[in-house]
Amino acid sequence: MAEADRLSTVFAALADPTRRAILARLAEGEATVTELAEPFSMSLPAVSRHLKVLERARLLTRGRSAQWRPCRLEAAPLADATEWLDHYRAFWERGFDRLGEHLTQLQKIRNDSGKDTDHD
Amino acid sequence: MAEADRLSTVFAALADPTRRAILARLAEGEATVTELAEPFSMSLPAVSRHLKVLERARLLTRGRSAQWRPCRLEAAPLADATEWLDHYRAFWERGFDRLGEHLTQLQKIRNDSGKDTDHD
DNA sequence: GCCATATTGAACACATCGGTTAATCAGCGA
DNA sequence: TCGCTGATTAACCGATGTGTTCAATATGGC
Repeated sequence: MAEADRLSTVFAALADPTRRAILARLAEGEATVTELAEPFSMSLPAVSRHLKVLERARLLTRGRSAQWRPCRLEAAPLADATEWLDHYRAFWERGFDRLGEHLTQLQKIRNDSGKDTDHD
Repeated sequence: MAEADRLSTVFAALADPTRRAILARLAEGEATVTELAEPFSMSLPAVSRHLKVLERARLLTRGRSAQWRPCRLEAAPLADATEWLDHYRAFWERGFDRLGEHLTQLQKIRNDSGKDTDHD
């Protein structure tokens, strides 16, 4: 994906526990690459790549301070992800989550007989 | 990743426009595989595999009705994703560069998400 | 200029992803 | 039973992801 759509890039960036942990750490404040790498048992280049993934997803910006490259969380793209997810909030808020409703198997959810569901 | 953590699986499943489109279609009601495949210019097996990815992420359940396998959106895992993202909402809502007073509130993120974020 | 530290790049290995086509399984109906 | 339709599996391919190690680059201090 040379330059796939932003949402896919953001979701893909979040689909890794190491990167999510990095974001969590970054939520506490700026950090350098070595600081971010410390909790993990992987090489520095590996962390550097994770940071690049986050950077490409616009979840991270970096400065330059001497030979350090302080990383900072840029949470704006997460809003896009949340926005997409919010579109489906109605599903789990209204209890369509298969919590013991095996009975209505042939019942079409969308069969709006009297509920008028389309107004989101 | 034979059975990686759920959040990663969910985010990875969402990191594909085809799969997101499938979920969007499914939000309108149950659909069979061929119905889901129709809007896309790809083979049926390809769609079948996308469905399997969604199924493994618990975003989809399937029934059996004659030779059809009706697919149904299972939105509960999306709530987990939203929950994770919500921890960072303060960042994009306030748009601050440095952080100070929010740290105490964000501190609990580590406690809550420690079960799925960093390991290995 | 030279060295130390921080970070990145290059080359490599290996697994997974996302697509294809062809073959196969599963259920319905004559 | 046979044949049709819906859907999955198998085998294969190229591209990408994630890790490694070793080398290169960038910056500051001597």
